[in-house]
Amino acid sequence: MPTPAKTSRPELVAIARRLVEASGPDALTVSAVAQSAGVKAPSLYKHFADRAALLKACEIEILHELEATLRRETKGDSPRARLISMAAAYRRFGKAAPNRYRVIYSGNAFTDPEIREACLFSAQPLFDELRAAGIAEDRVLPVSRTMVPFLHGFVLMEIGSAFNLGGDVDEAFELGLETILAGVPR
Amino acid sequence: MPTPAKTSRPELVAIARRLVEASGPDALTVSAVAQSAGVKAPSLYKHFADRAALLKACEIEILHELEATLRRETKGDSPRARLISMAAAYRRFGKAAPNRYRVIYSGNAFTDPEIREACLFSAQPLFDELRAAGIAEDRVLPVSRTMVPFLHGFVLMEIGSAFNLGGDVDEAFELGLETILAGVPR
DNA sequence: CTATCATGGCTAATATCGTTAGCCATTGAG
DNA sequence: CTCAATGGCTAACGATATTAGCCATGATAG
Repeated sequence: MPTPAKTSRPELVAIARRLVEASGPDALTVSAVAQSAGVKAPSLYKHFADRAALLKACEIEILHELEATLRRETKGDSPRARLISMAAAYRRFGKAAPNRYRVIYSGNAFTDPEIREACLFSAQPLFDELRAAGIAEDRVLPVSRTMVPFLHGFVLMEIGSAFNLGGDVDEAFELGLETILAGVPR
Repeated sequence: MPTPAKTSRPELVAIARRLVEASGPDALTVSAVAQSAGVKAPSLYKHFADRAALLKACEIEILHELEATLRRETKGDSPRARLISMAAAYRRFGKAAPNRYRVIYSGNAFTDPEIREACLFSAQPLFDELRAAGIAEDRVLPVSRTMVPFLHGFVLMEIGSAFNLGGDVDEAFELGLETILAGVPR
C-alpha cells in the first residue's frame, strides 16, 4: 500500500465510540474524530463514506459488544436463573454507558442489512437461552418480542431518568421480568 | 402589544410538528419553520430560546395528544379489556405517525421539569385504569413500570422495523400484553 | 394628543457542521 | 525505475444555529 496511513478504520471507530460514549452522539463530529486521529477532517472520507457510516460502524461494534457481554455475564444453574441473569446483564450494559446504549436502534437503521445482521447477532444469546429453557421453537420469537421490548424500553427509560416518581426501580425491574418469565419454570 | 406579530408561539409549534412528523427531527430546522411561518429565521428567537425549546414544545404537545388519544380510545367493559384497548391505542398512536412518536423521550429530557410533568400527565390514563382494575395503590407504579417499558420498547422497535424475522407481530404484541396482564382478572 | 418603550420584525455576520473537488507525496508492484 | 493507487492536504461550498444590532409599530402612561 502506498503512502503510510496515519490512521485506520478501526482506530477511527474507536475514537468515534469514545466521543459518543463520553458525550453523546452530537459529539461525534467529523472534525473531532479527525483531530483526535491526528488527521484533517476531509481525510476521514478516505475511510468512511460519511458521518453516518462512521456512526453505523460504532453501532455494529456496540451490538457485538452487547452480545459478548450477554454471553460472558449470563450465569446460573436453572434456565430461569440464567434468563434473569442475562436480563440483569443487559440492564447493566445500558446503565454502565448510557450514550453507548442510546446508539443502539438509533436511526431507523433496521433497513440497513449490516445493522440487521448485527442486531440479530446480539439477540442470539437470548434465543439460545430461551431454547435451553425448553421454550418451543415456534414460541422463541414471540417470547423474545415480549422480553426485548421490555428490556429495551426499561433501559431507555431508566437511562433517560424516566423513573422519577420514587419507588424501587430495581424491584420494578425484577417484577416486570418475573411477570414476563411466568411461563418459564423455576 | 406593539408591532403586529406575523406569527405566534402556537403556530410555530404547529409548523414544527408538521415538519417533524412528515420528515423526522432533522427536518425541524429553524429556517424551515421560519419560512413556513412567513418570517425570517432570526425572528424565531423572539418566540423560542433556541431550536431545542421549539422541539421541547412539540414534545409536550405530543404527550398531551397521547394522553387525549388514550382517554378517547380506551374502551371496554372489563378493566382488563380496557387495559388491552388502551395498549392497542398506544401502539396505534405510535404506528400512525412514527416520527411523532420518536420525539417522545428523545433527548434525555427527563431532567426538564416541563417534560417530566407532561410525561406524568400522559401516564395518568394508565394509572387510572390500573386503579380501576383493582390494582393496589402501591402496585400501580411497579406494574406501570412493566407495561410502559414494554409498550414503549415495542412501539419503538416496531416503527424502526426491528421485527423483521417474520412471524405475526400483532400476535406477539397481544401475547406480550397478556403475559404482563396476567395478574389482572378477565 | 403625545411621548415612550417594549415587542417583534429585519439584515448582517459568525462559528460550526458535513461534504466535495482537486492536488500532491509516498510507496509497493511490475 | 516507472507508475499508479492510496491516503493525506488545502480550499471551498452550502446548510445550520445563533447573536448583535437596528427599526417600525402601536399600546399605554401622562
